[in-house]
Amino acid sequence: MIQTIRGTRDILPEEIALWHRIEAVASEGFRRYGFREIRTPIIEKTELFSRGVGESSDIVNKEMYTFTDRAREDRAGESITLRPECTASVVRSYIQHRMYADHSPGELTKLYYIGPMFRRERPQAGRYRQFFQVGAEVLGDSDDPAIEAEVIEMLDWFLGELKITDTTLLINSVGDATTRGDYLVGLREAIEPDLESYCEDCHHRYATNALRVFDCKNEACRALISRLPTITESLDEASREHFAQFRAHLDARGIGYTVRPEMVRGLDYYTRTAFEIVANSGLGAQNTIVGGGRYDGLSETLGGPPTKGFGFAFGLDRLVMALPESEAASRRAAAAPEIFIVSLGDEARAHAALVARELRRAGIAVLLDFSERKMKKALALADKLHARHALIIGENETASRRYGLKNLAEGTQESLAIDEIIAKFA
RNA sequence: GCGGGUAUAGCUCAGCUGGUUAGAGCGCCAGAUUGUGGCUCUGGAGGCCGUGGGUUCGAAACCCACUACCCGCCCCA
Repeated sequence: MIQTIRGTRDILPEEIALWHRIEAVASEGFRRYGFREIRTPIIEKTELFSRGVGESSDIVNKEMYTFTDRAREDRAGESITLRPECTASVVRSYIQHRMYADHSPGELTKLYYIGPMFRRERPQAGRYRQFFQVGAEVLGDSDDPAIEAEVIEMLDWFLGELKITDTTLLINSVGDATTRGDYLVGLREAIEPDLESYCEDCHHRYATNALRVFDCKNEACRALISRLPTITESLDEASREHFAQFRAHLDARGIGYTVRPEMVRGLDYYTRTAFEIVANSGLGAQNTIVGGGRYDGLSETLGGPPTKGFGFAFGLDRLVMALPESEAASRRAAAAPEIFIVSLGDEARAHAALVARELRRAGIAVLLDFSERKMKKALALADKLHARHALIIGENETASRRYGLKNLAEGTQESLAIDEIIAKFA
């Protein structure tokens, strides 16, 4: 049996209704907040991610699906990669299409996307190799922290609309590139004297990304970590002020948050504001549902003009898991047929097809039964498919052009002509 | 890349320390007389017990290898 590749999966019809629900809420939110959709390719030149996301990140180091495109044998193959995230692609598109060219000062380009991303990592709960993300980016020459608060306000509305309420907003400022660099040097100097006392993982982190030691769960390390300087107290004046304003904007909106000075993000491009929204229950070890932050300078890294950027992405796979069951059940019911047509005999069946066409043209969801089965079995099938009504068409009905419309939940039935049925569903 | 767990019917799972015809619930099919579903009752179909090897008189069970899936670590969009 041929089955799905590791880390990929089929999203079956029973689950699709939930995805549609989330997508509908998202696009409505984006509409209200002035975001327009963009669709970028799922493959890009590898260079886009190695430059944009960063050579030192784990994504680029070991988690990308990279291939060589051998379209022409007389040329060296080009390295292409299945996109591991979409921010770099959106910024690439922003530059490529010169979206900034007609901007007036302070004008913003607000874009959102939805689609599959790929990461070559070992799958676990809520983490797949092909995963789906919805994300948005605000690009322009303004880094006003009010922009950040507004985006989070939108996410807040969004999660509320989906009845996902048991969440926590975590925020931090990682400073600009210079302060972050200086801080990293200082952090390593602070760790070094006690390096022997840290665990093996932390030795690795010390060598690659010292900020990560803050995530260590090892008891012995925790005590040492609590004495290390945090990036918050090392921020330059401008970043400190930016962060204070950001918090003030959240406060003004009544949005609660927790400052996590040790929270760092895995991508190299983040500057200043970083945030996550985590689910407090129900998702196991992979409980981050939204992650985002500011990335001033990414455009320049990709060869574009000086640009400020702020954005986020959330994982649809996890969001679907976090949806409450009540939400799930009502969505599934909405996908059921409105009318299941039960026809008895060849003549009636032929006529039923014409009736079905009329009803469908009138906008009604109709299911035809093509098999010859007894009415008893046909009604049982209608019931199993959660049809709300059965329309019974036999010899008598075919002759009289009046059909038996049965409400399957109530058990009531009435004899109606086709126009009357259509009027009933209008 | 590392660690742990699991693999038996379409699905969810039992199967005690090896013992001969491998079970349950749900689902599926048929019936409880004529053109009226759900509930109930009766009957039925359906399984190289993940794959390969080994131990044994005998293996779904024990051992080894492989594969797949799940959970976690690393890392995290």
